[in-house]
Amino acid sequence: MPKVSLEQVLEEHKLFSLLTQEEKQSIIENSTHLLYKKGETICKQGAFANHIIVITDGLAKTYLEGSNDKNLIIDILKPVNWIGLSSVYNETTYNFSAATIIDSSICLIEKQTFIDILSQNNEFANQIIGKLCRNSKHFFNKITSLGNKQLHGRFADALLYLSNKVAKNPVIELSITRKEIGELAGISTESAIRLLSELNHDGIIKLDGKVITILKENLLVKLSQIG
Amino acid sequence: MPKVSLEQVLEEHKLFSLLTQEEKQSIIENSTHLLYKKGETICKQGAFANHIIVITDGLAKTYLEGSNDKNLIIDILKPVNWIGLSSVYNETTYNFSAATIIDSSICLIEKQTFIDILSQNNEFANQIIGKLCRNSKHFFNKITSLGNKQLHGRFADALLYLSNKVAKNPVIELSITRKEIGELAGISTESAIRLLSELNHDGIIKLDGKVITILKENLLVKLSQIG
DNA sequence: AAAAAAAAATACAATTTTTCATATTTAATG
DNA sequence: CATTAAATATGAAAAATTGTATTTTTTTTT
Repeated sequence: MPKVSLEQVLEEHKLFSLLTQEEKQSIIENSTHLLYKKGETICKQGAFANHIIVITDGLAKTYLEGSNDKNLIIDILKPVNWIGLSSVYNETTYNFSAATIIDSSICLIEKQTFIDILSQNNEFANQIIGKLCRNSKHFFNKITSLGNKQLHGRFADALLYLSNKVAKNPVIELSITRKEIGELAGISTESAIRLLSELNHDGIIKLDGKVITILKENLLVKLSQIG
Repeated sequence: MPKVSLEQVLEEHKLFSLLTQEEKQSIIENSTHLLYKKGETICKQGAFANHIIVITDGLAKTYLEGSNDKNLIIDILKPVNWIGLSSVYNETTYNFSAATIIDSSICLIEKQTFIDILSQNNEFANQIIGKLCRNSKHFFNKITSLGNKQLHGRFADALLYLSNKVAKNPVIELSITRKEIGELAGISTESAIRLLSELNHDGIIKLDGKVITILKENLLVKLSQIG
């Protein structure tokens, strides 16, 4: 049983503030709200996309699976957030995978219910457009990072993302592995490990197990800019 | 003077088919329709985003500028298409640049006019959501290509994109340079040139100046999959 | 709590890709 | 139409990054 009820999430979170009571009721009737254990797959790239996903508790990642079993993490998502909104409207299959990083509560909403709401609630539709646009900005950052930066710049981007967008704190305490940091930066696990201890040694970050503290953000920003 | 009038474009193209006559009129009154010469900048990454852009004639590219003056091409756009839709809603500055590849006609619509239409025309808003979702799919492909493929896979992806999504023909006749192909694939110009003659030599493509013909698409797909 | 598995750490070898240098061809400009 | 600039082409050297191997540490499972 999820810690918080779906009813409560729908009432309290700004993600749903533009919905009418009927629309919220419709979501409750046409969705499941489940506990996922750490590491479980929420949705699988290539599988039929029948649901719109919301994370209501825990921590999750969306990622792209390469044919060479190298994954690339797109987003680390805290509650309450849509997971991979972009992939479900106008698409029959998920074009990404998602999995939990820690034990999490996940709400799966019937796709058609979501589409019906979009087609009748223009304010909500505009909110979703805004969300998709902000997503796009993140994609642009990602593409810039992967496409015209090398090791150090990419790695700095990943740390800055974790600190500024996910943890929202210089102390990154998310229980993510070095492997996942590598997959987020688009570099090998070994390189991620190497760079972590390098920056730790230089006093730019502080390492304490899985907890990473950013000490000199300005230098990371510099690294990101140099590329 | 653009070859085709904006009035005609608005009447005839499916991009605008969901707009009312008043909304079309509003666009006509709140936009400019201009001829751009080959190579001109349409919008500049970082500049204030006051317009929604439509290409009505010619050929254009959107690209991300790296700090090391390496560019990365996101899209090659034929008429009639939105240019960088994702960047203007909820954003104050363009997060990409766009430029013409050949002489082109460009329509610049006042941002507020566009937003007003979105807030009053739900069907149109839903069409835009669909467009943004399809854009996202393209971004995912791009990120996969850059993030977990190497030289050959990336290059194959670029050729397949040009053939299937832009030219919509095995014969790629777009007057784009080797440098631009490199920027589209995220590889150096020299590598792009080398791979072109390599594939030409192997009979997978045929080169004739700037015209590239794909002879064995299945092998390119294979290269793309291998990574 | 012990055993097994996964994650982290580090050095070195191997690979991939770019950059540099230079020549030739094609396109743009006055 | 001559001149300049840009684009194409190719080889060799240099740089960047990954992969392999091995050890230690941490986490998970029994």
